[in-house]
Amino acid sequence: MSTTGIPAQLGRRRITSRAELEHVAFELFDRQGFEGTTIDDIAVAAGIGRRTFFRYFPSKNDVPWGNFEDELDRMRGWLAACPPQWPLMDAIRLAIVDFNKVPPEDERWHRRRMQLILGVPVLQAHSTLRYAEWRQVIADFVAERTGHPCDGLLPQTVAYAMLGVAIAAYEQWLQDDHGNLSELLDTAMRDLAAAFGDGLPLRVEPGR
Amino acid sequence: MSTTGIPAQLGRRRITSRAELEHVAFELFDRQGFEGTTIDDIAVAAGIGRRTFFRYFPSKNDVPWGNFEDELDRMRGWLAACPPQWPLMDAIRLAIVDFNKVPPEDERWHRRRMQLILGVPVLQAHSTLRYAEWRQVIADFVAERTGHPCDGLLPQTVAYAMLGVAIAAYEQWLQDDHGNLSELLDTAMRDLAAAFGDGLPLRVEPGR
DNA sequence: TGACCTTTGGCACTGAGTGCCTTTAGTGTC
DNA sequence: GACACTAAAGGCACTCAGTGCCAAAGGTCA
Repeated sequence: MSTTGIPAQLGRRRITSRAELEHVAFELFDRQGFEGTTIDDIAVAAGIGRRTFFRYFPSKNDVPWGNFEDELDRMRGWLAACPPQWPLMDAIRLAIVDFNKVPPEDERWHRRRMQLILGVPVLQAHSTLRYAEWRQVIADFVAERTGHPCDGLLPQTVAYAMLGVAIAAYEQWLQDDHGNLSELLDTAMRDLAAAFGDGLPLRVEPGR
Repeated sequence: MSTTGIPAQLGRRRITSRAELEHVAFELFDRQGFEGTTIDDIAVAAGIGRRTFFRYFPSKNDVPWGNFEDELDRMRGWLAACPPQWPLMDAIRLAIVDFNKVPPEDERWHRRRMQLILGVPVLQAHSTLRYAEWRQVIADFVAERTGHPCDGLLPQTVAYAMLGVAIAAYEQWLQDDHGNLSELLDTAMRDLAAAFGDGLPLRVEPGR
């Protein structure tokens, strides 16, 4: 019998959660590396069956992704709410910066997560599939603003390019323990615009 | 005994070639789909051992990639040879268009290849790893031209963005049996530049 | 013929992911 | 308390990709 107003869920209760499995798994990844950790390792460490693991995550590759869907909803909402008079690319730039804002207490965890996703080849590959949803959010926005179909060349091009910019900024962020992600994303977007704008406006430091 | 001036190679002769395996595999992919084709299928069809397959390709995912390395060398050469007074992004645009020029007789094969790479999720994912080399060619060029380090934010951002543009153009090309790849690549690059240039210069057709 | 070299491919193994089916831990009802 | 009902858990067996090891095959040259 349920004493709360919430209707009690039928059937056996879930024994663990994505978040808990994520923690257990990350612990192992830290010690043994991603490739060096088997699903069995994770299942044993979490005290569940191997088969059960796959009821929480479709694959080992999805573990580092947490609740990406929810984040996407946030970005979608942000773009929908942004004033229509803002220039298209400015809106996108601000959306991307906002989307990737992380509360300071979560920063360490976010770093760990992204270090895996962008550092481990298998995950790097797998990420392409997850990014598709992210790109579609941008593409839909561009489509709506420009009147192009959302699978048309322009919206897709902008979406793909913006994803690239974001990834490049993330990689820089991971290279430096004290880098500022928001700044990097903003700079990357502006640099690309500048590169298109007037030839080579940027000969800053000696390269190699 | 060798009658030609070419020194005969020592040891057992290779029994097949990447190109031949590629052909055999594509045949099967057409009939059974990529996922529906096992390495065993390919090996049997090619009359070789399963183990031998892996001496020609590091993985099933690499089969559709043909001789990508050689193509990359071509693009590298093109960029190295391009007049230094050309504006950076124009040079890159032309390099990308040139890199993706395919002789008419190879177009059908190239379509098949790209349909796999961009259409099958596993391959889509795997492609990320192959694209890394492509990106580096662009990044190195940008680095040299701008004086930034080649793993710096600007070169990497441009490289990632350009890759995105190219993929978006390819996807459009695959959607239409008679599309012109060079035109699409060129348009995609210019569209992105325009999007950065002046807000929304492009409200062309009704979207949805 | 025999020394030498390289490719081939068989065998056994690991590890991811899946389908099927039983068990377990909950619910509400009589 | 016994019962039907429900959903999660997880065991089992299987497929398939990929790898390490090693012996056999097919070439060269002296």
